[in-house]
This record gives sequence, structure tokens and C-alpha cells, in this order.
Amino acid sequence: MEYRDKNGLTEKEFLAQYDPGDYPRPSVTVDMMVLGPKKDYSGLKILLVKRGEHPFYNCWALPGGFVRPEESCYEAASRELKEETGLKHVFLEQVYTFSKPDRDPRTRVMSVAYMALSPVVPRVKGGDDALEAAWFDFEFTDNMLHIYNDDIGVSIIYQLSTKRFRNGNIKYGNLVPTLKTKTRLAFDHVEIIVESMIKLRREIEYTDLPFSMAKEEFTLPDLQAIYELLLGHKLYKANFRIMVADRIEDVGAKDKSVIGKRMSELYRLK
Amino acid sequence: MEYRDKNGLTEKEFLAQYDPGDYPRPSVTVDMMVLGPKKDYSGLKILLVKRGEHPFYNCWALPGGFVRPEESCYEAASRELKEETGLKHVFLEQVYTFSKPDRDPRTRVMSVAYMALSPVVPRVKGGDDALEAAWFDFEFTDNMLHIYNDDIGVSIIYQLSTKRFRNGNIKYGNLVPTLKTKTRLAFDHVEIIVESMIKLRREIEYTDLPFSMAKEEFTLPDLQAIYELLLGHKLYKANFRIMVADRIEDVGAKDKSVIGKRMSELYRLK
DNA sequence: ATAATAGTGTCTATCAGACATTATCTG
DNA sequence: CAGATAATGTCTGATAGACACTATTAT
Repeated sequence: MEYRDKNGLTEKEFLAQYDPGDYPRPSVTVDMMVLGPKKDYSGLKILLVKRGEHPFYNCWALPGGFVRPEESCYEAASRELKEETGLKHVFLEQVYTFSKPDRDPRTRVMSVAYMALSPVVPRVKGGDDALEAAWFDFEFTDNMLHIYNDDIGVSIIYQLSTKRFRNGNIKYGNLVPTLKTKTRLAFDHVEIIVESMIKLRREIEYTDLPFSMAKEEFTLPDLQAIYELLLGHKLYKANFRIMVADRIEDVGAKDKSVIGKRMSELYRLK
Repeated sequence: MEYRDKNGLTEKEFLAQYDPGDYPRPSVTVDMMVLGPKKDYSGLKILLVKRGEHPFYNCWALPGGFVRPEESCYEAASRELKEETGLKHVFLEQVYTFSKPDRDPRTRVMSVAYMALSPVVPRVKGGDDALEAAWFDFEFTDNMLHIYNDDIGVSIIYQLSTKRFRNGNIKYGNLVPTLKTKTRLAFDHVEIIVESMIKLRREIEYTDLPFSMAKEEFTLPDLQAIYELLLGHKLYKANFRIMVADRIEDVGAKDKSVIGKRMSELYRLK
């Protein structure tokens, strides 16, 4: 395998003299949509951080940060998530890479988007002015995205409309967000949320994804509540139970649901 | 909106003095799995290029290249595809971003993977030694990936095995390729193909994706053949026609199928 | 005891899978 | 006319959606 290239170099020699950078390189960040359930499972929360520097100074943004030279994007996302929330071993999945040259006014920055689902909503540092973080109420319907936190008096609303267009023989459908409030999200972070939610809802149909927002042992009323939160609509109890029946196993104990007022059977993921 | 940050700078002033690069930046490339049908719809072809430099000198690789400073990843993929094949306006979709720090021995290179589906298999430059390109026969089954070109005597086989593992409460399933021939694909390009095929087959279920491999006007026997090629298994004619019925419209003319021996009705995508 | 919720039974419409039959074209 | 293939008909089992009912428990 000791090929020599057109300059007569072996691979080893080539690598030793290799000079990167024909083109200026982009910075690469990871940004995450982190969702968790409210304590009573009455809604979803999303984690945002307040930017302490330009651009979008004082604007709320998705948590994230630069990918370091010795780590993969997944590792970077995992690290940032732990730094921000203390969460480890939660569901964390790559969604899409955003790369429009002008998406960051500073310099060329690509963002590899991730989504994370947590079974809990841990307290985050709120006082530190430089990197304030907070959980916001999160509502995502067919035509509206509403992110708000009544404690700090912030409300961000985007209308969502479906645009269809064709490119030759190929059809595309896009969900386009339009800002409806004075306050907005930083950068193109709305788009990250939209893409993540589309992917999330699609994947619920063929994966065990909602289980990663449940506790290790859960009741079926609670699991159903999580499904309904993520899907954005109600489910029939009997049908839901048939649907998950072959994926769960009985723990052999009972506990009170987070939701309910009566004891119910505990299950875990098979 | 004329916020001043902790250094007393407005956003404009901040951007003027901004110095990028806390961390060394990665190079970013796009790499593509480009598929097209054989002329008689008896199989799929994949486009590969022979590497003319280290690393993986003389090794076959997916077409791709560096993302330039003024273009998005989609634009880069689109440009590379046109340069390589002359194809424009074909289905081209982002698949996944590969970012392991050691995936390229030269330097840190992330790859944003795309897949493209073409209705035709255009002739590619084969003589030029520096950047030889060729279409290979492509077979992707549940447990095998076979890429070969009998004209130039190249055969590359990977066995595919499903590995399941858990991370806390979260289950994962991965399709792991194992090389079975002397010849291999460059870099982690097998993984790009595997991920692309998984996404492709999943998306066929809820999109019109196979239509982008058909001609503008097509017969149903031909469209079914394309579905079968992409899915990797046979379909029942009657069921297939019911499935696509509400997505097609009658052109009002007949033509001979690519496949068949009798005239059949022409349709187009609604 | 009562109200509320946990848990089960079952009906229906729809759809994918499978196979059979008829219609039409080519040689 | 014969063989092949285009096009349609129909049976079946599985499944999602919808609603009704019974069982259990907290107050």
C-alpha cells in the first residue's frame, strides 16, 4: 500500500507536509433544543440562555457552543448539555446542519443542531448575568410556536405557515416561521426548533423516543401524558395501551401517577 | 436596540473588532451518495470518484468537496454534483453530519453528507487520471452492501450487521458495516451510504421521493420498478397502484415502458 | 357513598398484503 | 392466434380510531 502520489510522496510523507486551508474554514457550533416535562406533566419546557454578548445581545437563544478540536459534535453537545443542566445520559440526537453563510453576522459559523429530551427539568443558574439560563413554557401547534416565561415576563410567538414549492420534478413542503412579538429568538434558532419538532414527531411513530422523557419506572397514565405532550394532541387510552403493550414490562408494583389521583401499575421499557 | 455590552460596545462596534478563532476551526466538506437507475431499470448505480491524492490514494470515494466561504452546504453539494455529472435540479437532501475528530488523517474535517437521486446516469469523465469518476453497480440488502464495476474489475463488499445497545433508558439500533473484500471505500464513506440508505427507505414511506428518479412523464410499470429498486423488494402491482393513485395524473397518452413490452398509460406527478 | 380515574372490551373504517381475473398489445 | 404484460377486482387480516363499560381507590 506504499503508493506514491504525483509528487512522489508516500501517504506518511504527504501527511507530514500537509498544509490545510485552501479555503478559510468555518467555525462550527452545536445548538440544542432541550425539552423537558413540567412537573405535573401539564406542558413542555424548553431551555434557553440569555446572550451576554453581541450579536443578539440580551436576546434568548438555544444553549450551545463551539465544537472543540478533540471532540465530535455529539460529544460537544453532550458536554454543553451537562455544563448547562447537569444532565447526563439523556436522549440526544442530531437533527440538521445549518450552514447559510450569513446566519451569523460575526463570521462564518455553521451550526449542527441537536435535540435532547430530559425526564426532568433541573434548576439552572439564573442569577449569573453573563450566562443566564431559564426554562420556558413551550407550545408548538400546527400554526403557532409560543415560548414564554411569566416569571421574567418574556413571550415569544412565531406563526407557522406551510409553503409548498417545486424544483423541477421535486416537491418540497416547508414550515415557515413569522415573528409575531417584539421579542425574538437569536440567530436562526427558530428554524432549529421547527426542524427538531418535525423530526421529533415523525420519529415518535417508529421509535421509543417518548420513553426517554419518562422516569425509569412509570405508570401508563404518565407515559400517555408524555406522548400527548410531544405529539401535541390527545390519544384514546385503550388504543394507546395496545400500541405500547409489547414494548413495556410490568414492574410488579404500584405507584401514584404524576398526573393522577389513584394508584396505578408501574412499568418499565422492555 | 442599541445595547452596549460589558465592554461598552454597540453591536456594530463589536462586529468591527471581532476576532474569530478561540479554537482551531475544522474544514468542512460535503460528500454525496448519488444514485441513478440502470437504463433498463434492472438495478441501481452509484457514482464514485477515484482519489488522485493522499490519503486513500487510488481508493474509490463518494464525490464531494470543500464548502466554500460564500456558499451553504446545499449549494456546495449542488455545485459539486453539477461539476461531476452535469446534473441540475435533481433531488438533493442533507442526511447527516459526520464529525469524529480522526475521520480524516490530514486534519480536522467534518463532512455534511447528502444524498441525490437522478432519473438518469450521465456519462462521466473516465479518462482523466487525476479525478477519475465512474458509475458502479449498487446492491444494498438487509445484510450486505455490494458495489462493483465489472468493466474496471472493482468489487467492494461490506457485511451489514445490526448492533443494539442502550445508554441508560435510551435504546439505539445501529447498522454496522464490516469490510469483506480487499478493496474498500475511502474514509468513513460506507457509513455515509448506510445512513443515507436508511433515511432514504424510511422517507419513501411518507414522501414522493421515488418520483424524482422517474422521468417527467412515466408509466406505472416503470414507477413501480423504481420503487422496488429503492426499497429493495418486490411490490404487488394492484396494491402499488392504489398507493400512488391519488398522487398521479393521467397525461392522456401512451408509451412503451422502459421495462415492458407493451404500451402503457403515461402519468405525471400531481 | 361518591366521584374520579385506572383499566378492559369491542365495534368500525381503513389499509396493506396477497392472489385472481380480465383487457389489451405485440409478434 | 398465442403469449406476455397492462390493468382491475376482491378477499383477508392487521391496525388505528372511537366509544362504552367495569374496577378500583381517595376522600
